[in-house]
Amino acid sequence: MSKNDFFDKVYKVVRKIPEGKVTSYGAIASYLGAKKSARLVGWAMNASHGDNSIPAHRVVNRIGLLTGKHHFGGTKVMQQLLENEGIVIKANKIQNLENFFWDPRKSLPPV
DNA sequence: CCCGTGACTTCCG
DNA sequence: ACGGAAGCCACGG
Repeated sequence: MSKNDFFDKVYKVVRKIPEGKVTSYGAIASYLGAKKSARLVGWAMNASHGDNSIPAHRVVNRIGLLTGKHHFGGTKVMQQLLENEGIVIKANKIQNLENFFWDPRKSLPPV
C-alpha cells in the first residue's frame, strides 16, 4: 500500500458521492482507516483540482462549511453547484446538513 | 535538509 | 461552553 493509494481511494469515494449529497473530509478519512488524516483528504482534493470527474464541491468540512470554495476557481462556483443539486446553502454553510450528509462508511462496503 | 503551510478534526485547559 | 493547541501527511521554498 503506497501513499498514492490513499489519494486514489479518496478520489474513488468522492466520485461515488450521490448527486445532491455531501460528505466531510473526516468521514472519508475515517472510511479509509485514517480519520486523523482529514487534511490529507483536503490535500488530495487539491491535487485532483484538474479532474472534472471528481465532484469536489460535494466535500465540505464536518459542519458543512464550504471551506474549499476559494480553490474552486470562483468564489460562488461551489455554492452554485451545490444549490443546483438541491442543497440549501446560507453564509457558505449547508443548511440541514444531516439531511444531505452522505457517510461512506454507511453507504459503501467496508475496505 | 529543515521549516512553514494547508480544502481538517479532536482533545485539553 | 469556548478558545487554544496538538496531531496527521505531503509538498514547496
